[in-house]
Amino acid sequence: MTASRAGGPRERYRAQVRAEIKEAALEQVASGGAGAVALNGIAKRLGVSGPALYKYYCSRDELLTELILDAYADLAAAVTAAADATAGAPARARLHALAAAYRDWARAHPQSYLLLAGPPSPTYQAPPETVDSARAVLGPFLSVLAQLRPGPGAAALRAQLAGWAQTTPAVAEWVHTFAPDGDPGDMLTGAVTIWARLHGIVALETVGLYTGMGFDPAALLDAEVDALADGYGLP
Amino acid sequence: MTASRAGGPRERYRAQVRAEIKEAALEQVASGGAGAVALNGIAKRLGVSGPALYKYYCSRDELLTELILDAYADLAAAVTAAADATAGAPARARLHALAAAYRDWARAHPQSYLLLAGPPSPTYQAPPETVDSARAVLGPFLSVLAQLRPGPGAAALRAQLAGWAQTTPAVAEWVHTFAPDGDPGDMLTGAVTIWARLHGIVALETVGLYTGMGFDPAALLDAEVDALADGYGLP
DNA sequence: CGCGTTAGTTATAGACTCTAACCGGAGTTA
DNA sequence: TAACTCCGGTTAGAGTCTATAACTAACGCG
Repeated sequence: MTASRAGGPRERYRAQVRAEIKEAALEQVASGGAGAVALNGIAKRLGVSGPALYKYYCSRDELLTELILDAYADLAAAVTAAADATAGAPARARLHALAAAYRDWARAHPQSYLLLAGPPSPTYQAPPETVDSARAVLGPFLSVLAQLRPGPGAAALRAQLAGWAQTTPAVAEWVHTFAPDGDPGDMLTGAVTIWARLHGIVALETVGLYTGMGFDPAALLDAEVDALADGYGLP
Repeated sequence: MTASRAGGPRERYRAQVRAEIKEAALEQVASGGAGAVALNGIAKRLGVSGPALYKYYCSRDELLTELILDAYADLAAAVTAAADATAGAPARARLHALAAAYRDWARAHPQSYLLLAGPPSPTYQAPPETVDSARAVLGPFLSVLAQLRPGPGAAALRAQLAGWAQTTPAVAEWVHTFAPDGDPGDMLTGAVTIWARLHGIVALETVGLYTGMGFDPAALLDAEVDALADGYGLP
């Protein structure tokens, strides 16, 4: 038949080489951003010449998507770990911890974070999986926001998100798995809000737009988390 | 001597061609993002062949910086126009207007906004002027935030920014030109905060990470502006 | 009018993505 | 065990791009 057997040695070798390619590509990303990923360079690094890589990834963009999905998974794991580590703590403290974990991941892998923040090449078309992966990062935040009560200014947003959860069962289930009790509309509002605040702060910091402004991004992040907790009644 | 005279016809022709190059490059950005900017393509479009462009821009990166600076200036103009148009209105309404102007500009020129949001090429090194230009966008916001009183959660951030304004005369002057009365620490805190919130919302929307989530980014933006006004005491 | 600066040309080097055609060996199967 | 079949790897090459070098022609200035 076409493909070699599922657990066969051919398959395992293939998986290992794909991992090595990804590893080399990740180094290139770390050193020069998404644009620095060059199949030529990776091939040289692996002691293999040129087009051999196309046996493993049928295009550069496919390799980049894999990197993006991995980065999302890594970021989600970091946030999830923070959620687990603070399991019993009060909601506000947990939110601070999750936000710090998010920012710390971005500071540890700045170029990877930029990879998530924008399409890397003109030919690149983001596949729908990336949107799902991005959403996976939000999950742990939901579990921290069960007691959130958005204020009147967010009423319109809350209504829209509540409607989304009601009309889309998958969303309702997703919210339910992370926080069984708590209003979906409230929690989704909080998750989207903190996501946008986080991304704004971290993206500006990563790009370097804070340079020369005499403040610590961590202070801004703390202030924003507190502002959310204060404004939306998080204990 | 070396350069032709300041107002001479040579100089004017040169300026015009540079503008045409930038215009073509801007179209490429609009259609495919920063990575789609190709000197070859621009040359073809202008009916000129290849290396002629290097007489006008000594590298692709220099052209990109020019595009970035222009984009910042354009965005700043849009925000400034909104500030002027709402001169007498209450602070909260003005803040809503400025935020909407910011987002509208990004929606009108999504790829240009992405250009501001991240370094476009591996070789690209953002010159310090871009940081200054980015800061120019914040100016109009300062003039709207004179009555802002950040809460206790932002105390650390406020102190840092107040110190920055005190030790750096240029910053103090900058703040003073946009809002003669009002505490610099308070206003800078508000400006940085609203900047990060704006960028977070608009960047996620522009990249397309909200797709499939049943809410209108405008509702999120309104909620965030109201939350800032409520939390930090803006009338 | 003549000199020098400058806009434009072609040729070329170097890097990159990706396709095509072709070996050789390893895994699979009878 | 022997034959068959994929599959990983190779080289060659097309086509794209940035950027440099060397040269030509025209334009403006004094």
